[in-house]
Amino acid sequence: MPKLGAEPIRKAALINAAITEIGRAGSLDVTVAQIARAAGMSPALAHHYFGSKEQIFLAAMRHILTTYGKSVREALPGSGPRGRLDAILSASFAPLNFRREVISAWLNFYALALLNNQAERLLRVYHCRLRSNLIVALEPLTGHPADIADTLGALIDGVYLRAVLTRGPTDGAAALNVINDYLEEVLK
Amino acid sequence: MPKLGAEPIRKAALINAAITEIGRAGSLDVTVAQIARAAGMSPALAHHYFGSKEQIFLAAMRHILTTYGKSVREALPGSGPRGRLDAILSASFAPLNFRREVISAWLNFYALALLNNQAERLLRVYHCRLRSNLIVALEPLTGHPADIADTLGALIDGVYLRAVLTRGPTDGAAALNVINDYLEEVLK
Amino acid sequence: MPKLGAEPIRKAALINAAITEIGRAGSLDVTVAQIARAAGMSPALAHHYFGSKEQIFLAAMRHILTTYGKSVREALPGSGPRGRLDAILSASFAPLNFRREVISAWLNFYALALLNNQAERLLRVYHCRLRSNLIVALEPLTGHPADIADTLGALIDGVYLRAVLTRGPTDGAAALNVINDYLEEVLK
Amino acid sequence: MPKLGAEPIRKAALINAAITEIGRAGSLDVTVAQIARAAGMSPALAHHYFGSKEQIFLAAMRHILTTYGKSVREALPGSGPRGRLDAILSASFAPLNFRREVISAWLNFYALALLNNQAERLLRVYHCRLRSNLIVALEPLTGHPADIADTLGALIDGVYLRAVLTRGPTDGAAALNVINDYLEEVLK
DNA sequence: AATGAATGAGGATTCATTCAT
DNA sequence: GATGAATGAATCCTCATTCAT
Repeated sequence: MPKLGAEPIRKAALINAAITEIGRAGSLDVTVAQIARAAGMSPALAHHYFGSKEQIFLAAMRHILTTYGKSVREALPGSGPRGRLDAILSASFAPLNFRREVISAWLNFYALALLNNQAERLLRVYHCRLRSNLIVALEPLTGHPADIADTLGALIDGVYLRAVLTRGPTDGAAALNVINDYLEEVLK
Repeated sequence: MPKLGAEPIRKAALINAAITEIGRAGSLDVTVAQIARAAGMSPALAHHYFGSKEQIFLAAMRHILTTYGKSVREALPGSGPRGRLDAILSASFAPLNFRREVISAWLNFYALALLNNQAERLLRVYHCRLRSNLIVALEPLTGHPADIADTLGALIDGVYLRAVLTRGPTDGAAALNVINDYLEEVLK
Repeated sequence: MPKLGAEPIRKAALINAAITEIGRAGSLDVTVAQIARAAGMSPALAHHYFGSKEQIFLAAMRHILTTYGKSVREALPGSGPRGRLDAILSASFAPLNFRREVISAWLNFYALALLNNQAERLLRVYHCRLRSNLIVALEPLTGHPADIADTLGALIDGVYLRAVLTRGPTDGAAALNVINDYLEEVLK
Repeated sequence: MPKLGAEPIRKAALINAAITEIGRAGSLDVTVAQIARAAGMSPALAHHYFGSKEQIFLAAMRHILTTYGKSVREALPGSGPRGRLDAILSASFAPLNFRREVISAWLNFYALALLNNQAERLLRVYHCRLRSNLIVALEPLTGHPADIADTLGALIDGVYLRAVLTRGPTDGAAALNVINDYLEEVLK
């Protein structure tokens, strides 16, 4: 039953399955067989499409970062002087991105970046983009946007990190409050 | 001639070796054989002392958190109104704790906490203690110490996280600056 | 527009590709996919034409032996009393047959003959034909043509074997010299 | 039941099993599990001792060549002017070395030498030693020992090759006759 | 005729763990 | 206390082969 054009569909299914399984397992110790089964296909096909487990992981990571990037871009520019900033923040804590399984995968990808050059590069690019976006968004609001952008970036990561360790459903609103409290203080 | 009191020495050697190897590898994918070899003994002996690989990891994690706790306690109460706060912070970013390999291990233990109940409990205890310490330290300085303690805790984690992804030697001083800039703003 | 008579062309392409790939790899550990790709078609089509990998190998072996047989027949009868003998020998060491990749494939087919009855039969037939040809060719030259044919056959194989293990381009002329030196001695 | 000093015993068992299995299979397509089972142990232990399948093969090849070398050395110098030569030849066709399974393994190692540098080196060393031995042995008997040594070496290989393709038990005596007939002619 | 899609079977290798000594 | 020996279970990956289109 070979449907034509199956490749992108299969790849997408594998990427989603990988994120789900990594999130569920809370670890990169997930077998290709697990991921493939969750995606409804044989491990051999997963290899056929991605070549290796590593490539599946990288594609999943890329997907998470890309999805996040899209969320931001769609929310920009917002309105008013804090429009850009609010757009970035609400995208960061939107339910789509701020799900437990996504954060869990994200944490594990951070760990992967210690090992894998491609993963490290992906993360670095994400950091740079976020920083640029934040600086542009902060320029109308403060005299030292770069410093605040750095702190804000770290704070966002820290809040993510803590969210995943809290039992129960992740609470994007509460997370966002922490961020906004900080911004209120620092932006006068 | 069996050495007396070999057990604690052996265990300590294994714990240190585990942290080093996890730090070096940037991952929990470290074999018991690796750890045991680094600690100068056979894998069988490592099992004899700890019972399982998991227990070695938990002991290592406990060691990191305990070491950090000791650093804080030794620095307390410090002097002056910000004495307690500065003590906690400088312990957090002291070279002993803020080494790449320790942070790398720490990041991986965060990931482990997603999986393992004991690891999660250890981390939760550490978070609670840090929070209490920070609240006590912040009380003389602000009207809402709990909120600031939460934000500060997240910020510290975020700064750790980013430190490990920066190439080159970890820079505790720079990390501390980010924290202090935040505190300056927020403590008026 | 389906090309007419595609089958023999496709089969020939596969056979050549098989010999090339086996020669290049120096082993029968060549995948059907490799061979098919080298022949410019899908692995599925290769199966369609040959039914199995084994049959591709056998066809390739048959092709090598047939090509060699043709070379001999074209050179026969030659001229003079040693005409037949020289014809056989020069065909055996002609560049077409005495290429590294062909010899490498040939060596691997020898190994295949240990396993596969059809391959063994092919090789046996080749041996018999060569022996008959040599005996006929030697009859005008010696009193015990059968013995010399046997020795000569083994010597030719041995020279092939050693040629493939010598680095650099195969040297048919040198190989032929070894054979001729032998014949000079033995034919007085 | 860990017997001390098991390593050399296990390694020897694996080497013998490898030769037997390769001989029986007529191919290097033998699994580590097969070899290990034949040697009475688990595949994991085979890997423990040799590190990889390739190393098992190389050790087996080394063993075959070493065994042959020992046979020769033990037979040298023989007696009389043809003593050295006869010693080498009778070692070459002695039942110990001229068994079907050994020859079959030997043929496959020839093929392996096309692929693997270490295997190629082993074979080259064997060729050189055989050549030296033959030259020394031929010096008292002929004016151009080097040429005869080369031809003789190729002839021996060719005879081996043909022996393995003949059904039924290998016949060392017949093989030796072919060689001796050649020598009679060439040594006047 | 031709192929993309798909998989079952298998194989090398790794490793935590056990056990006899 | 300490270790060499040993393995079962797992995991990634490969590949010949099949099949619907």
